[in-house]
Amino acid sequence: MSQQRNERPAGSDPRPARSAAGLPANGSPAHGLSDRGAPVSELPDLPEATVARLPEYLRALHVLAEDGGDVVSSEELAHAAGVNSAKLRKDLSYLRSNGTRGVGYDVGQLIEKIEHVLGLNQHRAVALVGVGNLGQALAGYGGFGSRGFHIAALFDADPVRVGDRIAGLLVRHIDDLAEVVAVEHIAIAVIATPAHAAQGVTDALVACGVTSILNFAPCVLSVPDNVDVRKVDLAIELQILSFHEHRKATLTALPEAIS
Amino acid sequence: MSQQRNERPAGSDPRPARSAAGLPANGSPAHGLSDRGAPVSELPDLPEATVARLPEYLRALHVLAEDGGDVVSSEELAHAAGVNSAKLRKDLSYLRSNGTRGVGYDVGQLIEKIEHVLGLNQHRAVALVGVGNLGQALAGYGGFGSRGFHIAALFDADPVRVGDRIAGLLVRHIDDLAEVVAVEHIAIAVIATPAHAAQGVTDALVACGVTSILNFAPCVLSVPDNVDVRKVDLAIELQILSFHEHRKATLTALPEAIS
DNA sequence: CGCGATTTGTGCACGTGTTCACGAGCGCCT
DNA sequence: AGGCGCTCGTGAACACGTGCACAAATCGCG
Repeated sequence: MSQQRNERPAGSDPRPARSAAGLPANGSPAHGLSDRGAPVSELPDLPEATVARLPEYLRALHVLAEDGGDVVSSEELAHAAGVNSAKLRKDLSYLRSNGTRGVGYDVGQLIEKIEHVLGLNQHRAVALVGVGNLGQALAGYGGFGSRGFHIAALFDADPVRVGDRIAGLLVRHIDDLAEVVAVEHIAIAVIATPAHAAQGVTDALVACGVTSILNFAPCVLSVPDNVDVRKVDLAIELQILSFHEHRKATLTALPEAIS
Repeated sequence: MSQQRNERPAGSDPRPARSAAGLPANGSPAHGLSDRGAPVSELPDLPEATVARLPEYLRALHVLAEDGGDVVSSEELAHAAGVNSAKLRKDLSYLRSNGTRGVGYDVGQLIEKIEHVLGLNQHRAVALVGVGNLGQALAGYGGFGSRGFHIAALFDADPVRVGDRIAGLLVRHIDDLAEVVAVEHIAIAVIATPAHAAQGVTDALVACGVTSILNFAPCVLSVPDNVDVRKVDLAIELQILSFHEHRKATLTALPEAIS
């Protein structure tokens, strides 16, 4: 854990932890039923790249389920999720695959399994800090409930905003953080504050016991090792696109002298 | 290009294109001045992982520049950007490094170089499609101008919204897309529509000549090979955090029987 | 009941990305 | 001027992720 975890196309993702949690880290086969699947109730391991794709599979599966399909082939599902079918099969094999050869995967069963792995059985309570431009939009975004989350509380440091109601939720002062986090059993928080306030908010969240943070502020957050941070930065995404745009432009400008 | 490009911790990123643009793909040394740096005016190649980190370096550099520093060591900058210092040095080496051994990097010079590589010299015009909850927040977000972009036009399909002014910008009907894109020289678009409308909007954008898309709608977009798509999905980010949360919970619940 | 069509599961080779560790160059101080 | 300490640049080893290609397994049909 620790540090920003996004690293869009990372290859390994630092992750010095993992052994810090009690796993002996002896060269276990990692994937595929090592001896028996029984003793270990949960998955022994799961590549980070796979974890990042599971939500996409889940979304695609929900769409398929609504259209009435009850089984999918890896090819279909892979196409719907925008990935290679071999990759999809390998990803699903990490979850003790339940596909049927010659047939495909049972949609309902697969949905349930992925939701279980992602820990989405319980609707998780999320705190949203910073009710500015972006924060209000996130608070008003309805797509959370259907995907395993609900925003349980809104916070802001600006006294003018405290007391407002946004999407039916009361905006509370940041000083009430500890109390509300404890009462609502909040473990995940979203930071939508200006950059200069983000580290302070982070420290407060961590002190309250929050262990997962989604950061929209354009800055690096430093957190203890047991806290996960993911970052979403609009401008960075655009700049990456800009690079490719720039490259495409310079390439097409060249005389395409091949052979 | 082609397909969704995010793949948070991807290892390679499909990328069947690249040869589709005219590069012979002969095993060029890729990094580091092959013979002379002169003949090739632009960078010959650049790992995707590096490209994704350059914007973060750029942001950190701007902060350092404001604090008055005129040189940075790789260690300092790496810390500010939240990465390993060796990784940072290697990344910068791809840009024909301009660091001075024993001293560090010239902040101003490095900023200029990265901005050049990312194609941020020209302020790029961006179209924003979908002026709902999220779209309005994005339109109102002020952090664009300072980072190389400006929103040049807003579009929506809802006649009720067309004609509104948001952050000083007129909301136009999606049917005017082609005209405006041509006039404003727009190459990058942001999609903030509901999922069911996203593919249609994408097709329209591609038809107008847009070649880079940032997609906030929770769905996979299919586009031709020469178009880049990056995806940002709130719920997916939260679900990834949920997984780690889930795993942390089950791990600490186990008796930490080591040795 | 057996065969063929079909689709999963996965071993293996390859490409990409990360990290360490150390040589090369630069500035400063004596 | 010469040496010394500091920092960049990078080769090489390693870890991770991907995709092909094929064996194993299952269903349906004659």
